[in-house]
Amino acid sequence: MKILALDGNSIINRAFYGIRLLTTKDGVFTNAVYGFINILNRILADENPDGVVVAFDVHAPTFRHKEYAEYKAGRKGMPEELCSQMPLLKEWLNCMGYKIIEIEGYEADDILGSVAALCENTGNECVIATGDRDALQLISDSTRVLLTATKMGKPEHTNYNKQVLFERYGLTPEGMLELKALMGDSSDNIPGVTGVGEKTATDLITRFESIDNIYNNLESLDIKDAVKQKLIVGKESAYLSRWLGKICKTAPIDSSINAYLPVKRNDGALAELLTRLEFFKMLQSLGLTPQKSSPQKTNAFTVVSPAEFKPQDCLDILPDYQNKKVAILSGSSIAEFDLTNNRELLTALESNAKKRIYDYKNFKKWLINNNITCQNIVFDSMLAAYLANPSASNYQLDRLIGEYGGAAEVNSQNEFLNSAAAHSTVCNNLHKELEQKSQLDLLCNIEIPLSEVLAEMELNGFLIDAAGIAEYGAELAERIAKIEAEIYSLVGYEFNLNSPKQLGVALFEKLGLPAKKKTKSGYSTSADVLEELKEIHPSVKLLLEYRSLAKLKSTYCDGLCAAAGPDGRIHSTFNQTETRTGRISSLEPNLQNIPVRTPEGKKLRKYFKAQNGYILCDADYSQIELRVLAHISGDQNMINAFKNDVDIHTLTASTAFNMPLDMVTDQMRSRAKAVNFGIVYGIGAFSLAKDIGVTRKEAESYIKGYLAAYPAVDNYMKNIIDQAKQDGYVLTLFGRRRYLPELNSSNGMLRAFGERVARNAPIQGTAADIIKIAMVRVSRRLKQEKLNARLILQVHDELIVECEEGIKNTVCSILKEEMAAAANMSVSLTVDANFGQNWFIAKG
DNA sequence: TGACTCACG
DNA sequence: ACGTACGTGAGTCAG
Repeated sequence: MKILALDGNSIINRAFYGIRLLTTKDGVFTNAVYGFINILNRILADENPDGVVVAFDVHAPTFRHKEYAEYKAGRKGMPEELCSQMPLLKEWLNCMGYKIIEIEGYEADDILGSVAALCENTGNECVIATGDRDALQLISDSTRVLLTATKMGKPEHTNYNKQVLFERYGLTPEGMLELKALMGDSSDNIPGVTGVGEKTATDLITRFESIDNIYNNLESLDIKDAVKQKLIVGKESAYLSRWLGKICKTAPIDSSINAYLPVKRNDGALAELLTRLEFFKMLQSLGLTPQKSSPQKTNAFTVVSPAEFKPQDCLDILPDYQNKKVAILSGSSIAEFDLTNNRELLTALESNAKKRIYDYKNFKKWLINNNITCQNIVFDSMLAAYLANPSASNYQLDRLIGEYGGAAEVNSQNEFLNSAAAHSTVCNNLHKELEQKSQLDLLCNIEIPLSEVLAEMELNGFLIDAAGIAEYGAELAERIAKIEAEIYSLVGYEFNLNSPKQLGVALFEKLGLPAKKKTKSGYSTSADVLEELKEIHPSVKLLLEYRSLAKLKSTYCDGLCAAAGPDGRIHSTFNQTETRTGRISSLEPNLQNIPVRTPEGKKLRKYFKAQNGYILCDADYSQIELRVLAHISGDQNMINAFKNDVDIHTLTASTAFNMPLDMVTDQMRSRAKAVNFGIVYGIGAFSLAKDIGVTRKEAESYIKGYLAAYPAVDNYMKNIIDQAKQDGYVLTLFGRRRYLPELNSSNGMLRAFGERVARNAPIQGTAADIIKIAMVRVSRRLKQEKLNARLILQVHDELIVECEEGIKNTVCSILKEEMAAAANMSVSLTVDANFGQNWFIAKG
């Protein structure tokens, strides 16, 4: 038989440091468990052992393993993020039926050694899996060692037997221990012989096999005198080191091989655990259905029976566009319809009944395309799940059923109807959760109405002049070719300008320019690095120009032309459940990052236009984030600034730098502007200094001056962190949440990040809430007044309407009014609106 | 697929 | 001692 023996501590450590931190929505850390399972699965697939045993250190009092030692160098003890995952891993192992061994006074590798010895003595095979090279001494004719590592998030293991070991190290398994006796191991607190390092030790052991041989014949051996001296001084230490480093093979483990064969898997407990860990893919691949534990155990929100929350005359709709079906659940009955314009379906949809659905935006698009009205959508499970936790990896129905579906109710052969039934449970549970979180208002009055507006915007699209863009693209291509040739001649050879790697070689090796910043894989060639080298070599300036033009050509000219539909319009998709702050995002193509900051890039907007007889009206909020900050901090100075309608950056410069308003120079204003941005983002003196090119000290004094000028902002920034730590989340003005498990991290960087997010999310999120409200208001108003006008784009603080030319002034007024009225705060919202035949002009 | 770079608010 | 501002999406290279 073949027994697989794993060093649980070592492997979970590898997994923990190899995979970025993952948490469940409640902030439970799961990455190490996840990684461990992946590593084990990989080994099982390769080895197919009969038995599996996992050994753990009992208290892990000494840190023998490298990973621990590396960690220990930075701080004391195992990080909480990892520690908390140990019991979860053991729970999983138990569910799977694998044997766990922990013995007081023995470390994991002693147990591995003992298992290996047992296998050897009983004529069985042993495979040891660990991340610790020490285990290599255990290799024998019946024992192999898999050294595991996590590279790029993927588990890898090297399979060592005697032969491989010899090829790699030139040593026998026993030799590994002898080697360690001489060279020691700082991470294990094994001293070795002072002055003898890896090279000398390897040389000695390859030649003389063991420290016994060396010390017994020291006089006669061919060893340099200096080394001999060191060996003599370190003799005691060498023997002590060998004793310390020798892995024990006599731990009191079960002496019957059969004890290591797995027992039956406990599917119920496993499903419950994987659900709790939110490992839904794993759950699925095991063929298990998600399982909620008993309510009082882990869940903040109790699972309720469908009847409890379901409004009496409520229809639950689940469309399947691919198979052109739709399931409608009403009370206890469930029916499947063809997703075509048929009378039965129409009757249901057009009825007055309240309706709940998954992904209303897509359904709305189907409704519009089929000219069907469907009133009274009161719940959208996808949007509800997003509000409950905007940081989830996705909001696919399968996952929602896993998280909110409760115990599976399998009572039909039809998988689709099963999903539809489970979806009803999802709606019930999410409804309850949103009610507890006071987010139903947000769902019903902002997100659901918005999803209709977004559906219309997607269908409307934005007209482009594709021929014009293509022509511009061709012009760019010519200019790019010229610049490219110039760069090659300046550098001296041709290479791929788009490859940061090749470019790095050209600039920093061939031309010998000073490399200031490095990335993981080499030199950084980012614009801010190149900017500093511009004057040193003429090719750098050209390169920056090449970059900007190449970007314009490939991403925008080529990309947009390819994205236009047969109607000549670009139909972007607006994702309503993507950002963690509540903003919407735009994709395929992204219309929210069309160039505007440079004159060359801005030209592109001339090709975004209104159709014949129509015009574009563009309105944007002025300083919405700072106004939100003024409101939520309640800072009277900032509120007054906005009330008096002064230029906020100039005012900031004047108060923070203690200057009369009319003495503020352009440079001071631009620095104050950077500080204003910094404050919204969560500010750090270093980054501010880098951004505006002053010393860190100066940046610090700016921030200090700023916070003195706006004391309530200072106060808010301090309080919000405490609040977030206490609650585990932050809120926007309209009740949108963002959970911040990062704040509990023992990793200082991660914690600092969490703090910046805590400062920023309420501001950015509230601004996002406000423009969403504005979109709904504008859309309703345009319909109410029966205007030939339609929203076609939102860019975070900007709305674009395409309307009949004759009503442009009316539409601009409506935009201004409705956007300004979207929120009632202690400062007013001001809106600038302009119109024009194309976006370039309309932007003002 | 991840890393890098760069476009936007 | 170490790394460094919030939120996105797309094109490209290289493993």
